[in-house]
Amino acid sequence: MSDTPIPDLPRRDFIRELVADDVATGRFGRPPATRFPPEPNGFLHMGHAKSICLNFGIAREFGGTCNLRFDDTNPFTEEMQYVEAIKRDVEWLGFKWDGEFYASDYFEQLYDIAELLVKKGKAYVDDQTEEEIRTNRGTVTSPGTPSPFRNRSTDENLDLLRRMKAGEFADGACVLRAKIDMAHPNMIMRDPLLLRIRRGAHHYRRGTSWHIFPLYDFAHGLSDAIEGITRSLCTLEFKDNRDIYDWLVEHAGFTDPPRQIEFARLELDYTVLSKRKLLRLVNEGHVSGWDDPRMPTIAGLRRRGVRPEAIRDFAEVIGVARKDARVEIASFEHAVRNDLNMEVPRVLCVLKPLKVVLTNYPEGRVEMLEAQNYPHDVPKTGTRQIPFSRELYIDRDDFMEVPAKKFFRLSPGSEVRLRFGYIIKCEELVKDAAGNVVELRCTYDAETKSGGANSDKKVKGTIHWVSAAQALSCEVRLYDRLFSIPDPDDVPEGQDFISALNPDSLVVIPEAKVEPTVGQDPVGTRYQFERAGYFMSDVEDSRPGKLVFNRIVGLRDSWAKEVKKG
RNA sequence: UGCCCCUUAGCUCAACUGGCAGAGCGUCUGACUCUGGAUCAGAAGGUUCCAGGUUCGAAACCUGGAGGGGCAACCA
Repeated sequence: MSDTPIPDLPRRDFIRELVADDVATGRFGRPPATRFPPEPNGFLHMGHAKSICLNFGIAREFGGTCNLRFDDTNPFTEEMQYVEAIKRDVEWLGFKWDGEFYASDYFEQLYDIAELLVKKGKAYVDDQTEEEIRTNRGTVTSPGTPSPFRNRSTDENLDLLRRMKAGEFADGACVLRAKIDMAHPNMIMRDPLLLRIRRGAHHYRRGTSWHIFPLYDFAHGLSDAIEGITRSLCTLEFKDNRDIYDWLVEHAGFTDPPRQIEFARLELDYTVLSKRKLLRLVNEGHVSGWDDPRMPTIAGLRRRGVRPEAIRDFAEVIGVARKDARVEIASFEHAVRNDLNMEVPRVLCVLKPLKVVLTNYPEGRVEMLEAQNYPHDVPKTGTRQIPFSRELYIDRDDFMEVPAKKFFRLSPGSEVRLRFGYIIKCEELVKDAAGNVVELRCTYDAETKSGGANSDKKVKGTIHWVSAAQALSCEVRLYDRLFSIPDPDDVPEGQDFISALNPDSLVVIPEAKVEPTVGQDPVGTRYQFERAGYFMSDVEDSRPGKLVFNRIVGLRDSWAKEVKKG
């Protein structure tokens, strides 16, 4: 080991720096406290995964706590099914929250703070219409104009606020606003709205008994303060909201308040990370649901076969910064392969079957060949027996009637090794009436059996295969990126991200052929189909008699590069 | 023409309070040989947006400029 000093605490990014400083200086007088605050109005996606890994990771690394808090202040969009999905996803990612809280449980406390602010002359009830409020806020370059109701007496404000709470007013009749500065350079500080009336709304946890709902700015920082959060981590677009966050926490009387830190949200190539857009994909039927394997949702990735380890590794690699970060999808795919490479067994599956008959192999004979479950460089062991016989299937792509340069697989007269088996030679083609190759007639070299005494004969290529009689038919779903361009929002004027959808994001192969050894494996088993990619049997649709596999991710494709080079 | 943030390798991003500019991906080269679409190793690649300034020393601090982004929902 070198003599490099080992830091007491992890210091990987600017946020962990700050937290480490908090710990070192005892700034908060308690262990770091973070929270993950989703609104239960949709499923969690990769962007949330980044935030989850950050918030829970910091708590874990620094011996602090991390709460799961549902920011459920909008009765129109929130549902119990989403809180259940969110909890499932966080757990699946490998994190356990300390406290499980709901902003809707704080409505009473928030109301008390509202009264407090009114009494301090820091808030007032405004009767202006929504339109008037918007207009009077001014613009980024011109100051707003104060509401005619801005200077109501404390008693009048209090009376009005209580009647708002009692449900005496219709939606939109009035709102509670903070009294700050209508000329503030930060638009958010121009008397921001605190409470709005939703008298008829049905809140999924509060029913219809509660009539006034806090807005994000009013609920968020105060919820953090109530829970004793030390560092409130959020994305960059909330930077301007930090002023109102601090203002409210201070005027509500919290000493030792939480501090907001902003970091860049994740943007991933060839997909969208916005609950609003993902909701549209679901509602308009462009995908089969929130857990469609093409979705960048946690549920979608899980269904596809990605492991939580890969997502955590990916979050680690991309890090956190103060600058918007568009990450290449290749980087994510790399993390997925990296994880699966060391974990999953190899099997042989022929995606596009082409029949091969070994003319010099005895009819009716079946021999079992020993196949390694892991390659030499993966520290796992295990073998299995796979049947070999006169009639086989190989992949159509492993044969070229007129071989391209550097094509080392099968072509008329060429030799190739069958993985774990023999070297075969292509002697003859069988074509249909249209001239398509429908069968290859080959001979095998009995001396070249894999692992045998004379198996050291060299050939340039090794291909995968299955024995025709014993192979299992299966459906294979080849998933690809959901959008055909890196930034789905970068479309011509008048179009939106829907027009950038990749029409080939799902290609179904109804009848692929897989070796029989996978027949007894439970659904949800992951494999590498050698030379094809990583796959998992679909947890919803796969059954013993009808296997269905999802492609998690392909292998790194250097043959495609070779083809491109010509 | 307000406030705030950002600009570092081909790409995406790091670099604690100023101290020899790093990583991943990609690219190229090599190794292995029963995954030649796996894996492993190595290499190339930089005027740190521009112009000044402070400093023994600047990617970092100051001034000015250019380019990109966020903010004017009774969403979060």
